[in-house]
Parts: sequence; C-alpha cells; structure tokens
Amino acid sequence: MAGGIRKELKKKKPFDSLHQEAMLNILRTSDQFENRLGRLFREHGLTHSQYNVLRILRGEGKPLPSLEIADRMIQVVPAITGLIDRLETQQLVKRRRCEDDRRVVYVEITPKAVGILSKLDRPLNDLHVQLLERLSKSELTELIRLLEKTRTI
Amino acid sequence: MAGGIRKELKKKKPFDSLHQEAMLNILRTSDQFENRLGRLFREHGLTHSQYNVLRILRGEGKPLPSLEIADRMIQVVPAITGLIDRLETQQLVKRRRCEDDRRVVYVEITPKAVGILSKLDRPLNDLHVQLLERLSKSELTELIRLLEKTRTI
DNA sequence: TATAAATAGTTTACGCGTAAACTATCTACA
DNA sequence: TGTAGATAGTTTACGCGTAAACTATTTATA
Repeated sequence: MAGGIRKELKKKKPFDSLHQEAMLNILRTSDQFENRLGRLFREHGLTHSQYNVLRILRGEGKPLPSLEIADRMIQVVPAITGLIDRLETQQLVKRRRCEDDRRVVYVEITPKAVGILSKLDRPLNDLHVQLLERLSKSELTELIRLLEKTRTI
Repeated sequence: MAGGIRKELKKKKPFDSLHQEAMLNILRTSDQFENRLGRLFREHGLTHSQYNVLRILRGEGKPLPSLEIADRMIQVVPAITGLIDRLETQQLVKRRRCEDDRRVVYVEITPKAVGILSKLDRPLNDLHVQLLERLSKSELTELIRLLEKTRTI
C-alpha cells in the first residue's frame, strides 16, 4: 500500500523525499475528488465554482459585494466577473449597484438558484461521504488535523 | 485549531459532517499548494502541466506517444494536444510521427528543456519541503497513508 | 477645494480542463 | 479483399484560473 501512487503513475524510481510523496498525494487526491464533484455539479447545470458562489450567497442570506465573494473563494479578482456574468445569464443571481458607494456591485441569489441548491444538498453530502468512506471517523479527524496543520501560517 | 477552515471561510455554521470538513480541507490545501507551485513554475517559464509533461519525458528517457503522456497525467485526451503544441513552440519538445503506425505521434524532450528542469529540481524540492515543514516525518507518513487509503479502489 | 492615492470592478490575453465530434490510420474478420 | 470497428490524435466550444492594464468612484490630504 505504501507507495501506491508510485504504481498509479508508473514511476519507476522511489520518491526523492517523503515531502514530495505527500505533496503528490495531496494534489492527486484533490484532483480525483474535484473530478467527481464536478460531474455531480454538471448534472445540475453548474460548475464547481458556480456552486461555490451560490453556496456562499445562500449561507450569507443577503446580497454580497462581488469582491467579498471572491475573497471567500480565495479567488483571483478578475475571474469573479465572468463567473457572475454567467450566473446572471442563467438567472441564478442578480447584480445591483450599491447606492451609497457606486463602485460596489451587490450580488443576490435568486429563488431559482436556491431551488437548485436545495436539490443538490443531499446528493452532494452523499458523495462527500462516499468519496471518504474508506476512512474511519478517527482517521477523518486525523486527516483534517494534519491538513490544517500544514496550512497554518 | 480544529475547525480552522471554518474561520478561514468566514463560515458561521459548523460543518454538516466530518466528511464535508475533510473534503474541503483536501481541496483547499491542494489549491493553496497548486498556487505556490504554479508561481515557481512560472518563474521558469513553465506551467504546472508543462512541467509534468517534461518530467515524465525526462524520467522515461526516451520519446513517448502523446496519449501515453496524457495517460500518465490522468489528463483528458484533448488537452494534451494544445499542451504539446505550446511546448513545441517553445522548443521544449519535438513531435515525430511513428513510421510503423502512422497514427502515433512520438514526443521527445529537447536538451533545452532538460536544462530548465535541472535548474528547477532543487528549488522545487525545497518548496515541497517548505510547504510541508509543519509536519513531522511520522505525520507525513500518516498523511500519505490516509490519502492513499481514500483513493484505493 | 484640487489633486493624488486607494478601492471596486472590468477587460484582455493566455493556459488548460471538460465534452463532443471529427480525421486518419490500423486491425479483424467475413 | 473489402468493410466494420478500434485506436491515436485533433478540433471546437466552453468555463475558469492567472496576470496586467484599465475605468469609475471614493477617500485622503495638501
């Protein structure tokens, strides 16, 4: 089992370092999960990024400025424009200029989008569980702890 | 520390499930690392994908068919064409039709690319170590074990 | 109060991931 | 040997990530 990714990648030499092996495991696992999640989102007419915007807006319960959304997604600023453009075209959000500060654009989720999200909640959670079903509760907790530890600044 | 990602995302409610929390931690950690790695590759005039193609070719030591490269990158087929186009434009690879089977296109790494890779090896490994420096050896091993376990089919 | 700097958001240019449809070539087999 | 199916790779259309340069508006300050 140890070194499983070596076989997956048909790599002949062992890893140069434990760090590299861990890094590749993180990138690869995430990739695989992104893929599976993306497929589910697509079945509901969304992309992963679009889902994230809508989830943030639903969670907030009120309109948010574009850049506030970008911030929470840790996304580079310019990408948010096109993302919201496309959501607006699909009538999943509405844009509204702020009266007080005319530079600010508020983004508001529509009932149509809320409907889509509510249909997604269950299958999305099921998929999360399915993708991680091989880990026990304590293993999940440990995985979370380790990943959080790597990210601490 | 537990639930650190909750603070990062300014999320108010606790996670619906441990599975979801683990999933978000994986995706988020990977994202952050991709970002840092991408920056390093860019400094050397490459993208992460381009680096991967070249690394595979160098590791193999001989030309490989396009689709074999795509396979090893677990990449969807059409993307490989443009990727190799761009590498060819930069004179980092050469394409050569196979004589026996004229459907096959062999891709060969150039000395120029080998030079770039050799300049990248050290800083890349340093970055891997730096990004994971908060974990001990045994924690790294445990992380690898857990990630491999989630991916086993 | 006029002007410089900061802020919110957009546009442009590019790389690459995805799916679907296509071309060229090879293989199997009737 | 001729035709169907498989295989290698490409093209097209679209979404979104990145950086750099831009517009519009607001704030700070001289």
